[in-house]
Amino acid sequence: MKLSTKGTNAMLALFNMALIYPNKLVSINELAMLSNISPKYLEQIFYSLKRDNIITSKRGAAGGYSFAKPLSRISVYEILCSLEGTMEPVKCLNEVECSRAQVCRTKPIWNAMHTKMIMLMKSITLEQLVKDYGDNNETIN
Amino acid sequence: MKLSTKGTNAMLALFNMALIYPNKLVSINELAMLSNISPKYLEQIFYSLKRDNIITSKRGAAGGYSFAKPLSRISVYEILCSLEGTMEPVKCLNEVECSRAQVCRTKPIWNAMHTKMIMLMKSITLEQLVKDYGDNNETIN
DNA sequence: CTTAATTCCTACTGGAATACTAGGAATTAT
DNA sequence: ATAATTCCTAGTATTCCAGTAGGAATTAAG
Repeated sequence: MKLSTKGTNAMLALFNMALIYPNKLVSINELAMLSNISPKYLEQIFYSLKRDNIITSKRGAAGGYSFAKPLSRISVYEILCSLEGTMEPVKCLNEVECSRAQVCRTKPIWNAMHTKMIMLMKSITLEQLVKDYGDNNETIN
Repeated sequence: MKLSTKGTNAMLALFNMALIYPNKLVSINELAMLSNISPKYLEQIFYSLKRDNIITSKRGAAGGYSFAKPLSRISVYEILCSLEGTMEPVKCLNEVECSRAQVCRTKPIWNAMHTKMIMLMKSITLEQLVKDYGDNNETIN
């Protein structure tokens, strides 16, 4: 029941990005240094985030990344899903029909857990995080 | 962010046990057959559950397992913790001091998630599960 | 007192997932 | 042209987890 380090590092990097470069382009190298993450690793993380339309990019020299939409519309849920695939506590939840479906009585538990977790994670946006925890300009590493 | 199969199988087996043998001793072999789990695997699961005082046992011929306390006092949280160690979404939550502690601003997010998940899982007991989903005598497999 | 049934405990193995690295193609500002 | 950057795929190494194995200890029953 642990998050992947990709997920948590994505949060770390995006928080710093929201804090310091909310409206500027920032390169992988710069943000990686700032967040104490290997540039190559962060690159891979940003590859997913871009695919899922959380960030956009400009290629070439003086290129970089920026947010694809307002911080108020980027939730923790969206970020984590991009890196983890889905946030379901058991695989069977999104299967149309699992082999035990007819008799499974534990599924409702996992379903309830999933629903509450999603609600919570959707309710936390990058904007809110910056407001709550970004009051000085120290970055996370 | 997935539960281990040990955790979900523990739930499965304990649910069946609560349903059919609430006050009797039941052997690993019988319960394993019923729940469609390998006996040796279930044995290992029950080893943890016993260590954490969720079930007790009687050794020797005609021995077996039974609950260590009333079903109303056995929560999903307790069961899962026994198998998964802890339910924290990131390792650092229970560390006295993680290397990033001074500057980490994402920790509050994981903390909030953790708290809500615990609340939910603590609120679901085996007693409640049997009441809600155990109305006929079919076992789970 | 022997046997069979059972829990108890530790260790092992194979496979899957994850963390992280590598390398080079494509793009673009200067 | 060159340097800086994103883009994309593939690879490796490690860690974790599922599941197995084997035998010691205990106990009921004949």
